[in-house]
Amino acid sequence: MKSKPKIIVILGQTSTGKSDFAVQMAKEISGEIISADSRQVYKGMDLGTGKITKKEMRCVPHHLLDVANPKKVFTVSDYKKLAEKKIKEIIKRGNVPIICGGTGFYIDAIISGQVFPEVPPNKKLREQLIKKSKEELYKILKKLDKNRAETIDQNNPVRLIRAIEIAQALGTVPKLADVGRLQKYEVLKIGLTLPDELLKERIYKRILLRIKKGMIKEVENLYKKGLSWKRMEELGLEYRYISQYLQGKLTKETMIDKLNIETWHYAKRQKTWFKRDKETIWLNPLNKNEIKSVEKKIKDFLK
RNA sequence: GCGUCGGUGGUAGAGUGGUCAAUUACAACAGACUGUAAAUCUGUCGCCUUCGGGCUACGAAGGUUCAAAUCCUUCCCGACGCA
Repeated sequence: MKSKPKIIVILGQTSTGKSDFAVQMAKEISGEIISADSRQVYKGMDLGTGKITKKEMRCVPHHLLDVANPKKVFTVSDYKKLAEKKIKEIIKRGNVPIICGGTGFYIDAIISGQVFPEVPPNKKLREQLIKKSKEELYKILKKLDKNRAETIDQNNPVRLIRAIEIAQALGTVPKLADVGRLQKYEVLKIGLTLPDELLKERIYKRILLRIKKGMIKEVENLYKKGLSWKRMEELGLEYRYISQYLQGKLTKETMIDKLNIETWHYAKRQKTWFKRDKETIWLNPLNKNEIKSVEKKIKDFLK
């Protein structure tokens, strides 16, 4: 029996220093980095997403950055396909794939072996459904797929719409718990974490720094290239609040405040997500001793 | 100094005699998550509780009333107007 390919995952909240750490590790173990970030996949979204620069990459290959057009919705399923292909290639080259990012859903899509139904987003259907109340949506879903209706969050229109989309295409889908999962990889998960107060401070400083570097201009450019305000809203955080500022809906000051708070909320959501996985090895990236011990664990894991 | 309006929970801001521990929003905290995931959604949110309830609260002190955040008096503070 051939053993499963080994991959390293580096995850953590925004602003914890994942990219740096990943590059450092990649150097040590001849790794290549696959970004797991739902916004860094888009071209032209750099400062706003905190995308790593060429210089910061220090010659370590990075993948799944700038692979999508921000005008189009890129989905987990797209991500999964691309990532799996990249993993294969990296292993073929004899290198170690390092998945690094803060989008927990994307990371899980790869490592948990979950299968997404072959039902692409149906724009027309969504446009119709979005007008309905959540009660109506729930009724429709219940008719189409009783199983899914049992477990779904009835208050969440986004989920309801997607579930209906799937149900309409495939009929009743087996309960998730009953679907076997095939885990293709052997995974070591390292989570970077910092104390709340420190993280808050770093988030704030980073916002100011990026504004200085031209983050507002970046959003303006995206708009000039045809990204609608509506799409910016969907993209969230910097794109959402800076575009509101550019439209004159917010003052610069309240934009910064809002962005700061919302980024913190985002970081908390990330924490909630990552906390569930008990296998993750947690690490304070500012602690040299901890880094050393994690480095050793990684090397042992790869043996 | 006189006059007017106002002082409500971490903040903004409703309530103007009982149904008020006090609408709502924000913040704070916790959580969900199977093709939008930086999105979307949920819960808690004065203190104590054996979860029945108990206690302290709407600037302060008195008063009216069976009952006051709500009415009256005085005081303190703020904004505006007149001097």
